[in-house]
Amino acid sequence: MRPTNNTGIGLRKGAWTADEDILLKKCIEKYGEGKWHLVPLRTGLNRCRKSCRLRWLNYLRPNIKRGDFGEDEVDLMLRLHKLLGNRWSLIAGRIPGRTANDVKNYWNTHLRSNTKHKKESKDNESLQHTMVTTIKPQPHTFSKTIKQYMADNPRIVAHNGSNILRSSNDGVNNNLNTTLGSILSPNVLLDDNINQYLDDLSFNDRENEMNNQIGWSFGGSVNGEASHVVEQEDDYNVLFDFPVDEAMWDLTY
DNA sequence: AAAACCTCCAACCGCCAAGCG
DNA sequence: TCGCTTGGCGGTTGGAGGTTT
Repeated sequence: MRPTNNTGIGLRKGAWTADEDILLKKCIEKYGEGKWHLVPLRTGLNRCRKSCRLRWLNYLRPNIKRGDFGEDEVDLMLRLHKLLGNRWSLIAGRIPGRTANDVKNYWNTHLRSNTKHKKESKDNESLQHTMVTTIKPQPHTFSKTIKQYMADNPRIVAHNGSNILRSSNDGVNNNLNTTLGSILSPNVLLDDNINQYLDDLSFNDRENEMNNQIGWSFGGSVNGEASHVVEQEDDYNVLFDFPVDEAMWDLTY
């Protein structure tokens, strides 16, 4: 693990000791989660708030499942990843006992190369399968201008900018800026437009429909974030009502 | 036996959004 | 409105331990 050392500001880094774990655990049990900036003060730990929070969430929290992932967990992870992309916290939220870090690590060490190879091989085939594409739950970063543009030209925007539906991180916004650059001047790519566009869409019925199809619900929010997913079937997006001819993944694996 | 290489995963880093004064 | 603080996230790092040569 990382070397245990003191930084210039005197905060301890690196692997946690058993004593530190005990202090942190007692603190959380006494005061509850949250107020992470107070944890170092309450425990006397010479750790930053982030380090305390991460240690609790990834290791000390009750009901965390250790050890290898079961077949069912891997299966679920693969399906969720196809729907959500690298939204590890959302994926972990659907796999009881597993943390986002666990899921991310497992994916990076066990599954990423496999799926990459499969995707590459699939790319060489004529795909006839059900496809899926995802929307990252970050609609609130969209610009007003682009939102209006999409509202006025939903099919054009969606088709040409299909990458926006499966982007990662801040991807919706970033990919819009990238993929729509050829059809929109840069100065109109303001976040709030797409926001309003998405706000105007009715997700609920589509979500329920999809939830029924996959057997569990994406509805509402996870950690306060809206988590909208779009089912793609037969080259047609059932939510946005436009064809998506690329930027999709095979639902099977 | 030991050096080189590989894999795993805990922990750190940087960024972002929300909340607040 | 602005700047600061805090919580939270995904990407990346690098040490420990295992495996291969």
